[in-house]
Amino acid sequence: MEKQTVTIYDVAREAAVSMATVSRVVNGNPNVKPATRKKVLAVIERLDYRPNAVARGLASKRSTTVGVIIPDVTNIYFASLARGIDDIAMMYKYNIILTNSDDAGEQEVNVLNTLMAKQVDGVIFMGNHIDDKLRAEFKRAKAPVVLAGTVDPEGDTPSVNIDYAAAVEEAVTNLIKRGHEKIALALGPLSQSINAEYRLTGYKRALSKAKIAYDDKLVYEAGYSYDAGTKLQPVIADSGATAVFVGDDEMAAGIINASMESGIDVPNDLEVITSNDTIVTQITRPAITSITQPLYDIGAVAMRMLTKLMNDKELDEKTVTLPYGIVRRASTKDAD
Amino acid sequence: MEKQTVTIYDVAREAAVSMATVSRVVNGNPNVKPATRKKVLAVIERLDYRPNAVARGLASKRSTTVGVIIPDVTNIYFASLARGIDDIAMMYKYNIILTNSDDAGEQEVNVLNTLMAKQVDGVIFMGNHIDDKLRAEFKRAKAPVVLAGTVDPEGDTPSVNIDYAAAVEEAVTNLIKRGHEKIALALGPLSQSINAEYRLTGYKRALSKAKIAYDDKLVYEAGYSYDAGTKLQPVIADSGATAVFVGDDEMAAGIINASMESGIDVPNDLEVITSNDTIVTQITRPAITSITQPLYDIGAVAMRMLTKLMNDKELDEKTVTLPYGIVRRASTKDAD
DNA sequence: ACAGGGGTTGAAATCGCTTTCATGAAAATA
DNA sequence: TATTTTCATGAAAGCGATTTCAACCCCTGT
Repeated sequence: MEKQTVTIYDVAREAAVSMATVSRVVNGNPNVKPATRKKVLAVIERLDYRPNAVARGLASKRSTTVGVIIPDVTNIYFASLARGIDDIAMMYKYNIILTNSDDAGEQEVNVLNTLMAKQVDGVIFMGNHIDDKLRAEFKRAKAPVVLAGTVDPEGDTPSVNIDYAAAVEEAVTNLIKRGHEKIALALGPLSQSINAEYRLTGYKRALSKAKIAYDDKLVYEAGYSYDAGTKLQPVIADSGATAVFVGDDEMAAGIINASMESGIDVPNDLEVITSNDTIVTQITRPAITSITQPLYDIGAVAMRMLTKLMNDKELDEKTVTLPYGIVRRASTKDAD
Repeated sequence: MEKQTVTIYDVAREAAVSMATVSRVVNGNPNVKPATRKKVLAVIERLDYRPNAVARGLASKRSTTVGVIIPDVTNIYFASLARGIDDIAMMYKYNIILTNSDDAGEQEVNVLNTLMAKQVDGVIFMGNHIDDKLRAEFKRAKAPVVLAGTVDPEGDTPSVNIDYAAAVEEAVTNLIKRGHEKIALALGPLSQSINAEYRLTGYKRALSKAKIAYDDKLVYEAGYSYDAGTKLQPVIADSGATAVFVGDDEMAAGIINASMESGIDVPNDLEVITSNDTIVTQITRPAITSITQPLYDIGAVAMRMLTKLMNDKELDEKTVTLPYGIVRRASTKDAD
């Protein structure tokens, strides 16, 4: 009982016109007499004809599909970007092929290649780091690539981000103004440029402007997870730091919970600021002061840029920087 | 500078064989003399040939792509299922076209149709409710559909779930054993069968076994969100309930935080049990006692079933029920 | 030495649609 | 009315693979 598929040819026959004409009405080509258009439409309706997107893709060399590479869908930060991407994509009639990369370089080039094989018209890449190999693949790809929430220090690839360094600098400066001198920095792997070349830079800038000596003993590399935070907490406690800037919300939640449970009061004994303003920051007690990022918009803008690129239009700016903010919650003391 | 694409024909010419032969080596067909295979492989390597998946899809009528319909990627519950789906899909060399449906019926049939147009080999559907229209579309679709973490009371469509009614019954029974008589039930819309026909049923069963009268004043319909929880909390407080079973983790978090802040201690004044055991349950203070579900596995098993269906194999069981558990955390008092 | 086979290969049809190009009809111009 | 444009339409050539079928080659068995 294999279902019979009705093709453009069936429609043409039934409507007594050529396939070309059917194709025209399906694609909204204006060069069709209203009468014939109506006739064809009627047949399409009657036969319940649905154009085969694969055949269409082969003939037109456009798949109206874009690839999206994400480290892990279950990561709220990236998932939020993905939601923005999908909404805009849908608005432009594109579909999304979503693949998890686990942030692993090898996997990333793999999925990029299978995406290209599927003839995606473009790809949006999210990740924590871009190495030379990946960069080379981007160049080599025949479809445009846009980075969302992902930095490339080389600036080769169009991207949408906030100014991470400035945001961290501002957050840390706030801490300094409130009298902190030993401020810890809890990040993901320093092998990733987002950490090593942006957040760390902002941190150092804040310190140097306040004439506080930089001490790399206060910089911690951990994973982007709740457990990583709980494990890191005692180490931070030992350091004697009175405040900490954290690169990931779940990690920050781990640090806060572990602190509170070991008798270290947040914010009185330890102030905490985190980076992504995901829902996690509102759920913890105390709730977490955070840099705010327009997550959805980062995805949305990236997708908009990609549609331009896919239609061979010029980009107004290759590197888009969206505004950030800082929202004060209970994990820091009042500034005034 | 449009990049030149190398086709199977180019490879055939360079290797001095027919396209058929190239196709065979690419697809691992054994009927190729080792010497020719090697020769072809060398040319493929030299030309950096990548088969065009779209052309392949048209010719073979298989796209090695499956559609995934999800209410919202940013919902951790569904995102966790999606991760399981993608991992298994990747294992079987399938790609995922992911589309958000916002749980809206109309949108759901829309995306289902565009997925079918894209010739996906199958689809995995996630949602909170399946109405007749959707069910009809599933039947009509020429590709198999599997439900993940999604119930269809009609049981027409293959699905993977836990026994929601039993889980709720057990959770509520625990509450009753600890002496509670006024137990609130905070769910999503009762128009959704997961709530009206499963969770509510389990709740009623627990009550009736304990000979406690059912009071529909204790059943609340809200949204699946943190804010919905904070808004619902005062209402629950007014009801005089001493315990509550919640259908969504973020909602539970909202209820807990709002309770604590209004002086209602969890678990001493109000015990809380939630449903999905997402990371949220570990982040709140107190952490939330929850039904545990093998989220990743629900997705993974669904995808495995789908691969069988896509290869015209029989399913061992059409309705798979995975085991659940209950993990005790601080939002409930010790049972013993 | 010759028929029968199995293992390798290639020719060609096909998948369902887009798109160029040519053509006939209708409308505009002279 | 004759001629030029414009408009609608159809024929047919791809797009880049898979797949059927027939042909061929070389090895066995007798």
